[in-house]
Amino acid sequence: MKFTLNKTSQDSKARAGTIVTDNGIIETPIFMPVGTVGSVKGVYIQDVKEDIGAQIILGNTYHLYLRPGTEIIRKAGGIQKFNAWNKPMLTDSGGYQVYSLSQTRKITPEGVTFQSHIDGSRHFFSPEKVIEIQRIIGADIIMAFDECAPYPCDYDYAKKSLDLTHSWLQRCVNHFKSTEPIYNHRQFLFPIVQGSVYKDLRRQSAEVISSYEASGNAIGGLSVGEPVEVMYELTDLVTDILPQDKPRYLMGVGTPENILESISLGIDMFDCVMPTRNGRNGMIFTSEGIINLKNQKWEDDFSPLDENGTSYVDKTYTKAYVRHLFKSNEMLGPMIASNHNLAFYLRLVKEARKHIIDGDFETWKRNILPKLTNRL
RNA sequence: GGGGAGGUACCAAAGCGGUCAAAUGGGGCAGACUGUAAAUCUGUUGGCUAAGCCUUCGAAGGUUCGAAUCCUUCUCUCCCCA
Repeated sequence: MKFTLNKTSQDSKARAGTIVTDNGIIETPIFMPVGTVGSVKGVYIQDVKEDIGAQIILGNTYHLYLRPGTEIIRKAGGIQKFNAWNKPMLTDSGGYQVYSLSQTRKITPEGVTFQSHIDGSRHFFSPEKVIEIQRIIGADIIMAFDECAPYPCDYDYAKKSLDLTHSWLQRCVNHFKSTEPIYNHRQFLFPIVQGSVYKDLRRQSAEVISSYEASGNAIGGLSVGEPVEVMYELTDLVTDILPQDKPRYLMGVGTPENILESISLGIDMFDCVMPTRNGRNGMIFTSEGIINLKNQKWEDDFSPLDENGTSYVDKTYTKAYVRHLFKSNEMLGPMIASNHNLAFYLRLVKEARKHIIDGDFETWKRNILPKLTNRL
């Protein structure tokens, strides 16, 4: 994997770069649509590719391991073939499920025992096993197995959790180095900075992670409920330490505003369920502001979904019509909203990249921000 | 014409003497959602000068300290038989 920095801003840490993988090129900053079980929920892969213009999408180790299971994915020839995406993919390690499924799992130094959310069956994930599964899934970028600490989280827990994440990282790296890709493209392992909301822990973690000289580095454990200022402050602190010449991935972030602010702090890669999940629930991000399509005010608004949108759904459908679809529980409503939101996100980072290259990113950001947060 | 069942809030439907401004669904209105246990979840849904008060359970009378609940008449709907 090759990362080239094309341009760095003068007045912030924003950067424009290019990642080259065996399955394709990724121009950063980039937003990666989340496709947990191998599907970007409610959106045709053709549209993810062409209309939305995604360059890389996510999959999830825990979910794909449970269903359809590694053997099916191996037989399919890897996840990119299985879901017909055929382009770069990234798999999360299941570290986030350690957090979100906290009711049904048990953490030990050796690994995590999970209960499947599907049938309650028990499974064990170790760093080694997670690497093995990700080899079989076959994403271009794979993630280290970490513990995403909850928020709030006391210092002692955060410190122990961080030590655990670091020891798991060493085991992930060892196992990664001792195994080979199964398909005919290379894979790259990204370690993850943790440390909850504690600056010294974050600093320490960023240093440990940097020492691995990985192809790219991630920041996890943020946007789990802490105030956004805290998230920005910690991101800022961590990007000062992480290598300049490697892509930085802020996991699980965020709102359009979060993304632009984090780009200023030196982040190159993002993923978030927000455009798809909120889209499914009737919320769309538009060039004029945020719209809750279920609200009565759109009942007879026959203007395009987004006058300035780039997706074909934006001018094909009216707000009133998509509202009607939501009120009628038609699956087409969530599909259109998801398509729109993803296109909006991808266009946002594309514009950000353009303005970084043009040298006016901060000015552009200041001008566009009020519209991004405006509630219509 | 005879027999039976029933009319409760936007809809459906509980309630059958006080703890009922009235369960529960649905619908409506609004909010939430950040490495997806989510096409999900939460709040709210008679009025007001609002820890209280007022008007509501087909209509009108009545019994009772007290009625959506009991009685009388009227009215409307549905079902069965002719």
